[in-house]
Amino acid sequence: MRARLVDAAIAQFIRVGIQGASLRAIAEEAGVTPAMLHYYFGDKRQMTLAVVQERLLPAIEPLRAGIEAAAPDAAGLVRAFVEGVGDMVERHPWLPPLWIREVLCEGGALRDALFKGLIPKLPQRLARGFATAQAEGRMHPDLDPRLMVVSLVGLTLFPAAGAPIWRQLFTADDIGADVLRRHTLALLDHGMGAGRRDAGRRGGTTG
Amino acid sequence: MRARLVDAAIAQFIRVGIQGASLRAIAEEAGVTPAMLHYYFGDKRQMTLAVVQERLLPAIEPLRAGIEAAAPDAAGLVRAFVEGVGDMVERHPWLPPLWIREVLCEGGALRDALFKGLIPKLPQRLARGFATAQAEGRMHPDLDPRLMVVSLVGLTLFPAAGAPIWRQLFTADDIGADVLRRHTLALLDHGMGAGRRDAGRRGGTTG
Amino acid sequence: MRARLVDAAIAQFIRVGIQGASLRAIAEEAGVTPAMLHYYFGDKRQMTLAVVQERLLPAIEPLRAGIEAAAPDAAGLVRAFVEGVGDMVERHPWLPPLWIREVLCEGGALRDALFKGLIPKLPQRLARGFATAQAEGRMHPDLDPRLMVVSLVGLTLFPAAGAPIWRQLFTADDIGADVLRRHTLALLDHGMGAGRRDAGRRGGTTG
Amino acid sequence: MRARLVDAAIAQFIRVGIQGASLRAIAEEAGVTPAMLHYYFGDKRQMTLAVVQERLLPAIEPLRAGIEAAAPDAAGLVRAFVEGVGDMVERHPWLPPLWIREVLCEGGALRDALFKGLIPKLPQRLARGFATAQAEGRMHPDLDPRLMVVSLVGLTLFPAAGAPIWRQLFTADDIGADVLRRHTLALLDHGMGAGRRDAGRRGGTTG
DNA sequence: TATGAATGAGTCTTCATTCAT
DNA sequence: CATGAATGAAGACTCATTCAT
Repeated sequence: MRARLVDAAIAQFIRVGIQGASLRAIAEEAGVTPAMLHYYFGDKRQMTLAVVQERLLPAIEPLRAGIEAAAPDAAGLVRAFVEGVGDMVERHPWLPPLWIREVLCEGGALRDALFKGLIPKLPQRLARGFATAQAEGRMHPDLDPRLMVVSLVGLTLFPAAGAPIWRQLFTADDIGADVLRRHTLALLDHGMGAGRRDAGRRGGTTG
Repeated sequence: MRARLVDAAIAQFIRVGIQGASLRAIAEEAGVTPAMLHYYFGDKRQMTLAVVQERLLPAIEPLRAGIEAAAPDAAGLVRAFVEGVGDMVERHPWLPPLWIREVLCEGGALRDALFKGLIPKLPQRLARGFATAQAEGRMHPDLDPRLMVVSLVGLTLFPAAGAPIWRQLFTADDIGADVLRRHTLALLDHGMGAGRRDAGRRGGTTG
Repeated sequence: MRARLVDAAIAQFIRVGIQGASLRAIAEEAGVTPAMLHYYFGDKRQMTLAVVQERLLPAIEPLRAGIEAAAPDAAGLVRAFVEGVGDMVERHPWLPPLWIREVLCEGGALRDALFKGLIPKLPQRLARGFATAQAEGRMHPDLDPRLMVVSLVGLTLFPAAGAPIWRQLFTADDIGADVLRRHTLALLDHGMGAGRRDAGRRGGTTG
Repeated sequence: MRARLVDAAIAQFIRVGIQGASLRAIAEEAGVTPAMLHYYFGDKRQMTLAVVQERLLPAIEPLRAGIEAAAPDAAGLVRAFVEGVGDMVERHPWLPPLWIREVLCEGGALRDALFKGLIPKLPQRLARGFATAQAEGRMHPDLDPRLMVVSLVGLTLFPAAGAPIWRQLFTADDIGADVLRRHTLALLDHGMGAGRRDAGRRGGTTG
């Protein structure tokens, strides 16, 4: 039952956001009364926490693990991130929109939960990797290692979240996960390269 | 008076989102009664439309104009877009967060207003420009012209909206508009290049 | 309208206590919707405050004034108190039960309001008067000046509040305000007297 | 187990009143589920009855017995009552506040339970004793025998219930049970006396 | 033009109660 | 014996909306 409630909750969260999801709607979706939600979770805040810990974190975990396990050089980090996000999105298509609304938006309910409790060191690790690459001449000097992390997100999570929009806008149902991944890696690999002559050949930022 | 109401409305929209902005709060901010808002706009939806047309569109207009005026080649479009967004953000810092919340998020109140009424042809123009560049061998074949538009947004509007987050996360108060612009252009210029040996020299996608 | 709402509120307060009075019941009594109460008072706490300040305090005021105006000797204070309470009860029969429930009972909503804001100096004034009388030999040495204040209340406000009980218990509908007053004064006058031989003659604690 | 539940119930009753005590809180205090309470008592009303019969009545019983055993003259009754209440309060300090809230207050849950089931004859016995004393000239003619019972309660139970208030109000922590008892007896003994010259000598209403 | 008054529907939450196990 | 699960009714409070003036 508990799992059913959490499912219903996250379904609503995705559709109308955490703030917009009324207990009544969640309860109706689960086929129970609103009082049941209080019975299981106490109040809305705790229910949200349950959703985070039982659905959101497990969904993100492989991405985190993938990055931590990756080679600490720029190429390795980029590839781990892009593929980690790709897998995550494929498995949990609801995640990017939720992430946009509840992490990126001001006042988002998950922002703190995510950055304080969970992946606080991940961005730093990435930034450090990029800084090293740049120091060693393997990343274009005009780039900023920290902004590189932002760009990485803007080229993966953001397109995933906006997919419904651009799919409709461009009638782009032909663009699958593979095309998207190739596009993203191409842009990053070349974009980050130090501009050496073979930058485009193997498609690899050498790290 | 009307202008005062619209001002108050957008001020609230920025702070707590459109859904989160109660008519009472808006009225209080404007120093009038909630009934006034109904008197002027009819209902909340129409008031939102008014805000869009009288504040949002004028703010976006220069960007649109800049892109339409730009050379229709890839480099020109990219540059026009990046600088257009840069100027827009500088002038209207409230725009990116609002855009994220109300356009990117599902159920966003401005999504339709923006794409149906206003800039429906802009993305197409960009995509067409990129497709041409690619066909002429001036854009990497692994890239997708339509996705390129998405990437463009993910590298400009998205970082602007997420600035509060990454600024705090990286204690990156030293990163100003110029650094950001250079970073973005560097990534795009090199990333889009066809991989020719001089891709990195002048930093220019030749378009 | 406001006055009507306050009337309805105090009517409910008397019947079921402040905590027990639901906004719905008050609204129904006033013939309006619960939302009206919020419209006028904001929330329940503020409505309670309004009731206190617009009904309770004015009802108590004459008692306070009477005691302050009385001769500061024991007899004068006693008489002013007994008659002040008598008048007050006659005019506002709802007051004693409310006082019991909301001032005497632990957690009563008016306790602070009454003692902090209103009549904080009244009990002290009484106690001081009694202490002086005792020091001058005009009050029995076994009595305690401060407890005398408590006894005063226990012989006036308390019987008034318990009237419904003892009226029914003793089928004592024949006992009117005058009998009650004579009884109370007799008990106090003699009880407080220093035991002098003429204590009962004029019925007066000489103060 | 049953006893444990009753204990928990009365503990809550004292703290927040009968109306304010939720079954959940009582159950939690007893370390069981709310359903247990229904299992044992059926519903809240019956549980209240159980508390009355198994805790309240036994606590009051000695007072009742003391009065019934006392000499039926005024002095004896007064003394038995004052000391009975004194002992009771000392042994069960929770009783006066509960009594105020649940007996004296309108709608009190124990009023009927107390007067219908338990001590209905006690007040009558006291009143009869006082009437006799008055008829024989041993009680002041201005007093009313029935009101005398009320006064008795107002000078014993009421001060006990209000102790927290007047203790704080007068910073009267120095007033102990003995002082209180002496005060009360002095007031009653002299107050009731017929005004004869030795009224104050032995401190006794001769009955 | 402007608003004070009023409300129905909806928000989260608490409660006493029931029932199958 | 005992309880976990479940609920309907009610709690205070907020909201967008209407309407007479």
